[in-house]
Amino acid sequence: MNIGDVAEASGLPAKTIRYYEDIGFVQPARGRNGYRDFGEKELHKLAFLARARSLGFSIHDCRALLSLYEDRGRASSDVKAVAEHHLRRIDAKIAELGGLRDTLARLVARCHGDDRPDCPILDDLAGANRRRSG
Amino acid sequence: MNIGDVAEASGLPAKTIRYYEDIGFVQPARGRNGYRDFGEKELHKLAFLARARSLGFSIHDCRALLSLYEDRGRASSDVKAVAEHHLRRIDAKIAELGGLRDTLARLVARCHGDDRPDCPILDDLAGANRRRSG
DNA sequence: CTTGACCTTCCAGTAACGGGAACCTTTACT
DNA sequence: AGTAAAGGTTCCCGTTACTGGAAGGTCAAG
Repeated sequence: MNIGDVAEASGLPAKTIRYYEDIGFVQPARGRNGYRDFGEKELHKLAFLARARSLGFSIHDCRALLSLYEDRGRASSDVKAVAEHHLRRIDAKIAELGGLRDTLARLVARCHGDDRPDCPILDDLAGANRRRSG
Repeated sequence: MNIGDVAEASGLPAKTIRYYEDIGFVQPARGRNGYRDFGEKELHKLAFLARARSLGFSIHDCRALLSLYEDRGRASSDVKAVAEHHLRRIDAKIAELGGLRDTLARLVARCHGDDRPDCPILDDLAGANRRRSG
């Protein structure tokens, strides 16, 4: 299979697949014309990566997951640990964004949003009052 | 004021302040020794930027906000538009992360996490069953 | 034999800095 | 005066995970 075929089959852009080869995720054979020649195994790996990335796992995590996946003697606890760590990071990010959203929503609600220049949003940014709780 | 002074006063690292100069946010004077010499106005700008960045506004947004801030004839609706756009992006991100978290939490819950190799997380990544709803 | 679609490599850019080298200036202390 | 620490300067690389684009080779069709 040429790169275009695996791109379509895996859902990854060809550029990304080349990048994944660069960083050692796949090692496709080469035809005598220089074209990459992917087999089912490589395609499977790429699909695995596509799914893992779509779940937000970092490339670093993917490396660990892929290696666990290919280790027939792995312990599922190792996989779970990676996933749980990722889950905690996501939760932390959600909490952080939630805080931002609340603050921002309060400021937006207080801004009348008309032609006049006075604006609680800018007042906050300029540090007009040091308690931000409004 | 030297860069260290404004760094402490604004809460921004000196590195960041130099970067902000590079991208045109501030233009401090220079002493004859080559050192940057910040005035109150520059410090105020940097504090404004620090606050805006802490609310998650991009550098791009900050540019718009700063220019609105310095425009005495601005309309608060313009400021509000920037903030609302940012708010929507945050909401979208929260929704996206929430979806990831749910999927991931389901997978983690189903993984027994012991010494055995079979693992629903890897099964999902490998595309074992095409309905992911488990 | 040409056109167009595909493939190749390589380089640059993204967001927003942070780390660190190599070097200069100021300040304080002996 | 000498010196050592603390601060300043510029410059360049590294980060994340790709994406865009240039320059050029290859393949299938008409």
